[in-house]
Amino acid sequence: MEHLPIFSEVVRRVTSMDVILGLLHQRPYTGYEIKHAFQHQFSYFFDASFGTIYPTLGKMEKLGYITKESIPQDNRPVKHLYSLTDEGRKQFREYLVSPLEPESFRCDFLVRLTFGEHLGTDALIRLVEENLNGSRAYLAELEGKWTKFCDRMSPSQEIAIRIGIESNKARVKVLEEGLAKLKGKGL
Amino acid sequence: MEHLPIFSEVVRRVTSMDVILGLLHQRPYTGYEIKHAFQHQFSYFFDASFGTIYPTLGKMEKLGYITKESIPQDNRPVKHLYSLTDEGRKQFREYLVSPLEPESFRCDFLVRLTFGEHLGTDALIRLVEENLNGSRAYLAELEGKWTKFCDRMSPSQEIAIRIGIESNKARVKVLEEGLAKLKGKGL
DNA sequence: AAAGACATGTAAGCCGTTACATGATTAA
DNA sequence: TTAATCATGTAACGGCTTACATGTCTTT
Repeated sequence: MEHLPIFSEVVRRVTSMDVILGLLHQRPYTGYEIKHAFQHQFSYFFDASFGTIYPTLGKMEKLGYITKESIPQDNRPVKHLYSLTDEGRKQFREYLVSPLEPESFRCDFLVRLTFGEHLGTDALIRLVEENLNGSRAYLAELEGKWTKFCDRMSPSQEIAIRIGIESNKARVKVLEEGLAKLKGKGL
Repeated sequence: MEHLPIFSEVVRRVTSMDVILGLLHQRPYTGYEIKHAFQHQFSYFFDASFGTIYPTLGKMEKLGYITKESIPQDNRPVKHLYSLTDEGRKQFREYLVSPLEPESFRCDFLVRLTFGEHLGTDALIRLVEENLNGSRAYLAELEGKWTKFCDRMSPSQEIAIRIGIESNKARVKVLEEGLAKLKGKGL
């Protein structure tokens, strides 16, 4: 079988457009600022490159979800500041109430662990160590963000960042224990 | 700036090919069986559809990474059983020692939480409840897999599944606490 | 009667990344 | 002098999903 959708409400992936629409609820943004927000506010669950952001903004303007204000600058390209329209707000609503996309995430590190037997103990230990360091740094970053912004976060944003922090703590713990075990075998 | 790679070792994403190559180290597989393995062994960090698997197998055969054995059947399409070649083994090695892809994962649920203020308390509570139920079910699934297969898992596979289990436990806890808080405000 | 396992494939289209293209200003 | 910040865009190409195309056999 495997067939016959016909009328099922189809699940779509979150796209850059959805997130940009959400972001523009705060205030108008330029493409450059959107990239900055992706990296500094959303990096733990979203990212997109300029190669996505600029064409997406163009598409959104054509669809009437946003309007563009062009601001000339000295020795710089014209700055384009985009604002949300009512159409855009409506579109975002539609995203928010659409069926939630099932979480299926692709993780290079977990793939390598799964096939880690073909890697040799030394390389495996190095892999886990590297990831442990990365996870610790990442955890510190999230905790920094938390202490810095927790007073300005909505209740649901608190949940979001605490999911990041707590699941990362758990990960660090597993990695530490696993590493000790791997090293114990080597002796 | 943002430019000039020139000679940096470029990071590539894990592809279905990498995972198929890893899987075929165990034994020969058909495309259909590979899909099954993706869903039942690897679902918590990888998935791919038939629309990816079959064309990928064709490409891999052309590249000499695998060989095909065709097995005729009654009232069924010819079954193609694929085996790893030395070239394929070599290619997989290259993946294993290539630079680890940085984790950037896109999570619909976290996006919705971040912009959850535009959703209204009731809808937000429903969203969190749904996700909590899903997370609990998923955790149970992982724990089932763990008790079932832990004696047959390599040390690194143990680490992989325990990362899944422990970070999911942490997530469930955050979700429970967050939900209680959201409901407390409603009263 | 329906659902699920078994079994393979193609075509259209979306969404995304990297690399290319261009350059001034300011701080370390 | 190197790197970072500011600022916008296009073109080539890759990988993946969904829908289409086509069934039989077995279990509930």
